[in-house]
Amino acid sequence: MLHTKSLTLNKEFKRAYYRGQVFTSPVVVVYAVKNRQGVNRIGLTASKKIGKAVQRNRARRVMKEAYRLMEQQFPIGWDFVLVARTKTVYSRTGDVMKALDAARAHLFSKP
RNA sequence: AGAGCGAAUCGGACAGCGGCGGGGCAUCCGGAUAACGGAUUGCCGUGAGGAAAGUCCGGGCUUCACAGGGCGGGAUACCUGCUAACGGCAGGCCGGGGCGACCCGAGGGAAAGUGCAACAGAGAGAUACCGCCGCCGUUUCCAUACGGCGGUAAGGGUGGAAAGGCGGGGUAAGAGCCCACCGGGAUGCAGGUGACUGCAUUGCCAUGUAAACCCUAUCCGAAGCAACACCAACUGGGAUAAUACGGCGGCCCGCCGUGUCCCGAAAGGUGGCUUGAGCUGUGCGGCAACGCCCAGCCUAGAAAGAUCGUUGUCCAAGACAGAACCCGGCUUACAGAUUCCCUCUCUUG
RNA sequence: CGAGGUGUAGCGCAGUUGGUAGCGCGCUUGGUUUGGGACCAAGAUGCCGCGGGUUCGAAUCCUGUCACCUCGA
Repeated sequence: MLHTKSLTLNKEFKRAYYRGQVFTSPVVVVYAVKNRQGVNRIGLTASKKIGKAVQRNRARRVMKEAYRLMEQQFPIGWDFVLVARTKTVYSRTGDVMKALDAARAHLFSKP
């Protein structure tokens, strides 16, 4: 990806959960918080609740591909955490892209 | 043709565009135009399973422990073989099921000992309730009835199980008391590596439970790749010591610091990490599991963790499901497709 | 990767040398009260997580499997 790293540390996830803005949709939940590193970082979460390994991998891939295709539309300098829900497993990438688009509009169009 | 039995294989296919992990080559950057390290890019090639799953067994590998042995604990349990090993597999034995192909079975020891067998029933390893029979007494012509003493285990009823089963002889009534057949035990002979089988003789015998304790035989040191090895920051400890240097000090001892060496050591780095009891094919040995020879092949190796998105075509419309040190099994889940061997029934020749 | 535990009535839990499955709360009915609560009496409620086995007989023993929970590295 062009200007995106992975989010790895547990405390960085927690920072997104506590300090970040939230957007919820049926297929994905988006947490967003500013970092000061000049790049974007993305964390993907698929808990054991949504299924076993096949379902969890599927949910991660769909979220990752949707973000990759829309990367240029997001501003730089943010951490994003995408949380998979049960419907993510049975969704197509286009559905998740629509949800991300709605999240971008909700989070960044406001002054 | 229909109905079945067993074994094996496969587990959507193809194409375009975009994207991801590892490797190779080139390119670029750093470095000494090196070794090596890194990544803005391009090309080539490669990239999940038959169960990758559950983690139920076994082994490799690594570290720790260990003279040798015992106790304790655990596992296994018909026989012979295969294997690195196994609780696995193959072939056989025995028992059970099916007309059959074939399938199923934790299948050592209850005569070493202990425990348990509720309720019911007279009685559960011992008995005599009802009953049957004999003798004596009373009643009486007899039969019968009642009482007492004894014999008996055929019949009744209870139970999962009642002292081998069934038939005949025998008897007062009965009883392996005797006999034939069947079952089981012991002994001998024959066959087989063996489990075991066949035959003969003897002879009628101690129910079940060991997935109750237990006995017998065999096997087992422990932990796990977050193992472990190497490099190593910060900080800490120790040694060198009858001193290599400096400081405190008049000097020695001593103390402190530096140097050298060692130890410990991170949320760090590298290795372990995939060439292996490997895969494919021919041949040979073996009923088979499997083994041997030769030839060819290289087939994921990540570290938040790679196989996807999208478009199109085809069909039978795609199930269960995602490697994390590696193998051999077991168990469990699974839409469907294909091939082969064999069995039964019917029809035709 | 490794270790352990739990599953029984609507809810919380007992019940293991194998022999008719129980307690508390809740529920239903009746009594008591002018009525309600409390109290008293009676009653209902279970494939003992699921499949298979051992046994005459299994919640209990063995085995397979499912779900949930906890712990260690």
